[in-house]
Amino acid sequence: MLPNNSKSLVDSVKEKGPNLDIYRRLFDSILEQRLAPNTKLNEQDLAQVFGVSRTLIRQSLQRLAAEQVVVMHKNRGAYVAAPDVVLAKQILDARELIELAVVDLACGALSETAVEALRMMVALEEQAFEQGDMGTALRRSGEFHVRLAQAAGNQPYAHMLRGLISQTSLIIAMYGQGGIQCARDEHNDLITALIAGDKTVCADLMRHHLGHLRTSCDFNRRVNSGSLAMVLS
Amino acid sequence: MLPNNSKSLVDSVKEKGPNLDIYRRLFDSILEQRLAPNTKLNEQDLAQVFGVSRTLIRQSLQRLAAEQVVVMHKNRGAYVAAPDVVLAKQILDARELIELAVVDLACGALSETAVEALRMMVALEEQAFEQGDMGTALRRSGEFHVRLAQAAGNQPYAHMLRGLISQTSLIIAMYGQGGIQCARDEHNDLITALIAGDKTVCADLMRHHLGHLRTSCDFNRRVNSGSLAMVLS
DNA sequence: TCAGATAAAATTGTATACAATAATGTTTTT
DNA sequence: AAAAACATTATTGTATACAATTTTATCTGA
Repeated sequence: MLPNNSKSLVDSVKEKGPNLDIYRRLFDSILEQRLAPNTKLNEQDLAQVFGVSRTLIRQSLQRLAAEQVVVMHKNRGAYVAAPDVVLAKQILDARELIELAVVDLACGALSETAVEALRMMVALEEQAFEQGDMGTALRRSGEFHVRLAQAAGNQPYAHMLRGLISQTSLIIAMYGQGGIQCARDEHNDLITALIAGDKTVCADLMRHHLGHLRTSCDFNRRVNSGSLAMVLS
Repeated sequence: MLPNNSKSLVDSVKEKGPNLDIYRRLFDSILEQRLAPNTKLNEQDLAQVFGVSRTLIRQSLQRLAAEQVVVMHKNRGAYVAAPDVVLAKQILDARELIELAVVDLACGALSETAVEALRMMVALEEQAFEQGDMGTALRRSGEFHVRLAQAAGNQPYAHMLRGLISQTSLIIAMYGQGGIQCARDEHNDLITALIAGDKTVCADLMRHHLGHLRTSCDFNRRVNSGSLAMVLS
């Protein structure tokens, strides 16, 4: 079964219905790396898997394309995006820019409930990790960052970061080599530092944290696609 | 007639066909403030205006919604977005963050052809202004910023900035009071400074430029919608 | 056997039809 | 006359049908 995330990070939280589910399940599947970069997303197959018509599938794919998680080629269909090396580095740069701005906002300014929620998020992430569910762990790691941006109180930051983090998952899928999770618990350290309120410390922590991402990537490697109905069954 | 922009700033330059036109014409109409915030975008009416079925209209509206230029309410249709005061300020903050990063990248690093293209863009902007076509002038002003980001060589920056600038148009439509264009030629000054290559000067210029935006807004005011077929005829 | 051409199948693109929901107008009731 | 209930209309949501394009398979000729 596909993940059914509680209160996901979709922007328009209030709207849409059965449609949103399809989008979210596809989105999560990509973030959990169960749909590898370059995987073709056949509309009819997906329609059958989800038990709806192509209409709704198409809507979801187009939305994913707008978020650059999927690429659509005219008359040739949709594929999971596969950022090249140049773009990958740009994405990581952009992510650092936003994340540092988020940290700057959040430093010494997190509410009690926000801290609570963030700690919970970290707990969920570690739980998935301990259960060996690396895909879910990775997705939740990303969710932590987005939730932090939301807690920082700037909606555009959160929105942009969400997109960048999605693409980071693709980057990890393409160029990563596993050594990422060794740096976990950095999230908890970051929360602690944010509460303490020293901006320099917070910024350094975040920079260091994102540094792990870069160093864990080998930008020569490359990976290809998997099946589809198998993954989504 | 609706604007038919040469080589517009749509992300996926290569793909799609007649469909993209509809999206772009709607997008430009909003950016040119011929479709005011909160204007309802009736699907059937638009289909008739553009001479296509609702299918294509819907695709465009959904894409615009993904870019937060339009808001869709379930079973109640699409409306031109109308950012509230809190969001407006967040958007301007985010825009400053990105634009300063862009300037930092572009400072002393613009190619000959890039400078050429930017100067051309400014010329087009002023031309529209002198012809009294404020809508087009405003849109091209935004295009200048996006093209600068593209020239700076970071695709995510350009992408994010494009979204923020779209929303800036909405902010101006809602809270602006005209005194913006007095600050034109700042674009040319900025290009000159970027060529000169002093980062501090460039950053100050950009901050000053964006400062005009804030000061030209009265965040108490508010505006409402207009018709539709009239605007698009 | 291989290259090219041609035909068949599969896939995407768009329009239309129908269902579900919301908005509007009319009637009824007090 | 005002408010509530109902019927009507309009609008959006989803599925289906058909057209256009691409991909794959088959056939042909050297």
